[in-house]
Amino acid sequence: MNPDPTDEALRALAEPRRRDILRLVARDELAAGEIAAAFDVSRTAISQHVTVLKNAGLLVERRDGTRRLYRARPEGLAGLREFLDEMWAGALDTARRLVEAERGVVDEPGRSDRRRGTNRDSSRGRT
Amino acid sequence: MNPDPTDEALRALAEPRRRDILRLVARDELAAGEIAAAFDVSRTAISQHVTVLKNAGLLVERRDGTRRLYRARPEGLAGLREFLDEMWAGALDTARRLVEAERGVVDEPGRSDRRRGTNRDSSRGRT
DNA sequence: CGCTTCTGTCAGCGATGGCTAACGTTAGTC
DNA sequence: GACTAACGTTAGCCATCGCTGACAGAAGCG
Repeated sequence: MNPDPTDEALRALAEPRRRDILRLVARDELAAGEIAAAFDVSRTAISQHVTVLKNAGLLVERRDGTRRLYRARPEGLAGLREFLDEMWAGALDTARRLVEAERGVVDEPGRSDRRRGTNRDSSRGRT
Repeated sequence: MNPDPTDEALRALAEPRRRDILRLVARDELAAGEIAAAFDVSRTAISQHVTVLKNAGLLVERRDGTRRLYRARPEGLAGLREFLDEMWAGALDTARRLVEAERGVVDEPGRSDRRRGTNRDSSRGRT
């Protein structure tokens, strides 16, 4: 349904309770009931959270009799890590570039149009 | 208001449009209007998104006349990276442990209580 | 087969979230 | 001071979300 795995993972992680569940299942393989017992909400709610996590690829299910055991699926976080690192690197680079530009030189446009007053020259341009 | 910075950052990033904004501002310092021009929604919507990102510490604002320039703030992602790495490591470790346990040996409990039927021994656990 | 255990699913409800339109505000221009 | 440009803010609308309660189904036991 959702063609973007990163989006789905991010949305799944946006919920505190789902993060808690994931943390639990990252240390041990647990049954649905055991997970639910760790919280003070209904098992229904937990089941739904687990479904979301499963659809996001952050969880794997393994059946054992009537029980369903869940454990975290680290590869599900791979896309996110990639996204974060990319963003991190880009922002750091840009920050550095801006500081350098600020620090004296005219500035290094990259693409030179649309320059209006991005840095230095904060006020009074009037003659 | 929200004492958990990771939670706030995660919730901010859960929205695709906010990620787009962040991507834009990670490459250049842009004014609110310039950001808004890149999308086909109202400037109001963008302004609200920017506010969320700012509150999450993922953005910094700099004023220049009537304009407000924004750029990504890489440190805002630090907590998330930490969270992800921690989760990643834990899940990987657990996965490895489970595989080893599966592969023959009784299993290496670590903490030994609450062992009921987590792996091998698929049925009959009742007293 | 009947009973119990463990669990997912569905319907409905209150809360949250993103969007638009109208308004308020600040800085610069004449 | 009047006007304009560039923004943020507020109120209200509709969709989504998380939660509960009731129900359904599969597996083991007598």
